[in-house]
Amino acid sequence: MKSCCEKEHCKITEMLKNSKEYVDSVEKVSNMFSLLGEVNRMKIILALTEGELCVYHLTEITGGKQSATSQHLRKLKDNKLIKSRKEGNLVLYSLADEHVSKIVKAALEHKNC
Amino acid sequence: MKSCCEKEHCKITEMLKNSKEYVDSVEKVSNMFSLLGEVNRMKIILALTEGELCVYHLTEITGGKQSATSQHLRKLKDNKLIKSRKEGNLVLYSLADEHVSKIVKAALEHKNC
DNA sequence: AAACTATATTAGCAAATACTAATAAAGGTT
DNA sequence: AACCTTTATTAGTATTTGCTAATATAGTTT
Repeated sequence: MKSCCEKEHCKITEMLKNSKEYVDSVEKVSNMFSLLGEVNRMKIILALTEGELCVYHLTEITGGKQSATSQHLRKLKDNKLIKSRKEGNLVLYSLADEHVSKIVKAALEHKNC
Repeated sequence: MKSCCEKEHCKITEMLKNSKEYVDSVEKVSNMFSLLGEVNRMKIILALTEGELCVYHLTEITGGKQSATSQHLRKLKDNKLIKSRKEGNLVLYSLADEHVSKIVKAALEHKNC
């Protein structure tokens, strides 16, 4: 194969080739997107945008089974997108920080196509 | 089950329950995130941020096989994240619009954790 | 036309993913 | 203590996904 379209020294291309750090951060962001790439997890995040909620309510929101919700919550928590606290019987979930909700909301607002 | 944490009339929760339109747009955005949730596709999008590129170069960037790249490009194109034009032998890909690159770049810049 | 280059498509496979059903754990109530 | 409620975990399964290898298509060059 010859080289074809001559586009040398693109910043990002170079960084992808040479900077392990940059690739790492790309992988992290990509991983975050994959978490949001599941509708029910996306719904969970959106709901939590307005405050903390218990598993029961989050299950209502996704419309799935309780165990499915718990598994989604575990993934989101393992990846530090959400946090939880216990209140008696309940476990209340909330966003770990504003970071994610900003991205999701921005994407939603933009997406009028 | 009883109701537990009393959080009624959350805007987003209500919309998820009642607005088919809103759910549709959530699904669309979620679908877009799932596309970006694969590292090699994310790399492709990032590379295209700086201009159009042919499949050969995009394959170099992902570090995979040509057919894998083609399949990723197909998905991205089917979902209108990128577009393509032919130039002789080559197919040059570019971003469909600024929308996606803004989201990705914003996420990358934010993600210093 | 024959050979070559670039890209797309297909089939087949292995790994990842999301689900259900069942069960466990942990706290609250009687 | 026995029972109820809420949440978490586990095992099993079906689907989806991303890959490779092989082949097809399309344009270029000789």
